[in-house]
Amino acid sequence: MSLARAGRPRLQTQRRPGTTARDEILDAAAELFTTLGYSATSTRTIAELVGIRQASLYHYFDTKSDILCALLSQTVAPTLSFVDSLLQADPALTSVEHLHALAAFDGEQLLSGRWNLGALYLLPELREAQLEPFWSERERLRLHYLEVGRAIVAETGVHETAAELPFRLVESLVNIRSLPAGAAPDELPLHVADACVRVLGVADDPILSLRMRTHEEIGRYTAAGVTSGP
Amino acid sequence: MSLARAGRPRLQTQRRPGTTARDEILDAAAELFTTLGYSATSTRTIAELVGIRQASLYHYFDTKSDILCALLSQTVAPTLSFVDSLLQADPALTSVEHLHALAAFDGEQLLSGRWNLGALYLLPELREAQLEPFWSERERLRLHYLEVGRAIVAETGVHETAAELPFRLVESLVNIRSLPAGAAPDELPLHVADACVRVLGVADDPILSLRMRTHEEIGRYTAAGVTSGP
DNA sequence: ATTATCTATAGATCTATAGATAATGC
DNA sequence: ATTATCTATAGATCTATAGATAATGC
Repeated sequence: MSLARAGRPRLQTQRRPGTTARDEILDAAAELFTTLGYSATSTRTIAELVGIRQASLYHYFDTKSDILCALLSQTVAPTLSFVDSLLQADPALTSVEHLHALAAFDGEQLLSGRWNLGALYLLPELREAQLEPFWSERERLRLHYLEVGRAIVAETGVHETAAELPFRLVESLVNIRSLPAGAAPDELPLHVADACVRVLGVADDPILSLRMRTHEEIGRYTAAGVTSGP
Repeated sequence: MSLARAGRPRLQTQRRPGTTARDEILDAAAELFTTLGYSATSTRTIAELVGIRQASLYHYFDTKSDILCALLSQTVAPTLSFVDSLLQADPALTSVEHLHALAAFDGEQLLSGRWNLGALYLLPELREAQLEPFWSERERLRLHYLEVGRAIVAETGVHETAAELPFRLVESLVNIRSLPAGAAPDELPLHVADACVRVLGVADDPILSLRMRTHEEIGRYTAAGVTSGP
């Protein structure tokens, strides 16, 4: 049993987290794609951050675009499966409870990774051909937010346009560079979840009990063996 | 008096709006930068959209980045000068009136151009060296939203974190590709302005009178001879 | 033998410059 | 003479492929 692996040794020692070279590459690419954008990131720069030669990337990925796809596939799926678990809750959740729990989980998800992969969906060059499957997953999530939002404004009497806003609020977590003053980082998703229901006209009084319900649902979900982290 | 201008004729006839070649170039670049991103847009593609040769761009701009700067300078300035006019209003505005009018104007501004230049601020490659002046203008605007937001949550008792959200909500107009169902396009900024105050805990009842005050302030501003359009 | 890396490079861009050309304006 | 365009191209990338090399594993 030896620590070294088969293959010619690298010129530089490992500098990126990850148990496999593939994970090291994904970590470096995630940093660069989210901070510089996709087109502005060259394969050479990714390799440099990993500490290998540019051509060595191609042992793990056929194209630069394949690296992006691998990153995108980690983003929306956990939240979509959390939605499923919310729909199966017994006793059934009210629309407001549902939205609150969803927003808190989704926000948590966006902030939990080392890099903010949600930001990739804001890159315009990403609206291209072969990335279609990822966009349609994301679109499913957006439409779900919208549907729940509509149910809520139908009760509160707030104008229908507002139903679009919760998804936007959660998505806007993505733009956070430095965390706002006066907020514990782990509380932020909850505050955004509060804001999501408030913007749809729900009064502030019941929010404490909402939070308890949210906590309960997320606990039930993670206890079911599905990990919420990256 | 002739319609033709000095200089060798183009191979193709004009196909972009604009009274000068410079404006044609800016219009094409705005379309491409906002839909593909900056790095993913080549000077060749810009020239093709205008109907001139790639090298001809350099008669009007020294570098590709100068084209971007010219576009950015059109974005934040009008809203900042509207803020000034709001601060001079007599009788003085309440914080809630101020935020509502600001959000409505800013949203209107973002949606009024042929291309959504606000989206340029979401491009990560834009956080670079020489673009600093544009970011700091934008940062001034963000901090102003924040300050007004703080004044409002101090009254309503909503958690301080929420003070960050109005700027985000308005900014999120930027991501709109297809307008939401059930909203007249010209009403959208008003709905977002409503949402901005609601998310800070302001009850819905006084919103009608808020809208009147907003209308009044925007009218006063444009009557003062400053144009709000691009 | 298999694997993971390396070196070297082809071919396709991409930005920017140099200098020619074809109009108008005086 | 001045201007706005054109053609041609230099030099710097950038992605991806080919094939050599230096480890481990059997």
